[in-house]
Amino acid sequence: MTTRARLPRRFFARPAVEVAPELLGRVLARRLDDGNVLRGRIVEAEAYEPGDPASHGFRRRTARNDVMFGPPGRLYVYFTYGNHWMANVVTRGEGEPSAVLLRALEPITGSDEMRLRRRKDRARDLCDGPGKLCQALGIDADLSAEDLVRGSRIWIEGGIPASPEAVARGIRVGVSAGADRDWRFWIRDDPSVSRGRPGAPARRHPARSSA
DNA sequence: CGTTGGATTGGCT
DNA sequence: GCCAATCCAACGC
Repeated sequence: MTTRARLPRRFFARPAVEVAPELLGRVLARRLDDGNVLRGRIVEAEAYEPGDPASHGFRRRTARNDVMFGPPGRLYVYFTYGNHWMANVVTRGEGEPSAVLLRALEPITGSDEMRLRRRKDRARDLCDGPGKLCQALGIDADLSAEDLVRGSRIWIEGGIPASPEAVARGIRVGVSAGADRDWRFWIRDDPSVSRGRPGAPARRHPARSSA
């Protein structure tokens, strides 16, 4: 029995390392312009904190990273590698650049629409990566700074929080600076978790850090 | 102003 | 497993 009530502002107004694991099991919901609502269960997320050399907020505040410095509970979307959009949830408070990167979802509703956008058939191929989930849900710069608490185009529902025993953690994917921090969280053995990259823990048996 | 490399993906070996 | 694609932000000169 999942709850569709949205997560409140106070949920996001905390350190990203606290918010990230607690986002697992929650539901990212996206209402398209045609009214169709797409939903996915969050199964993987990474924290980026103030003073974190891997974070976009590590340097000065710029037009690109501005949303990270703003109030919590908003969506921060950026473009990278020439092709991909990344969706983040802003945490902490004003002037404290921090966010949680949404890395993978398990499609719940609207998977047919996701298949069209992704041009893939298998459910596990729709949202098993940060760029993929943005393509599947139609997330781009137009949604950056959108308020997840009050906005009508994208929000996060309570869902069913993952039990602490089901949560695994390890180093973040694709970062060089700050690679020592175990700030990537995912639901153990979930088939929708991204397969990671070279140098990152393998999907099924990551460095078994904690649980 | 030129260079470097990235919070990635998908296709090929 | 390896690597090209693709472009923009950051940084050096």
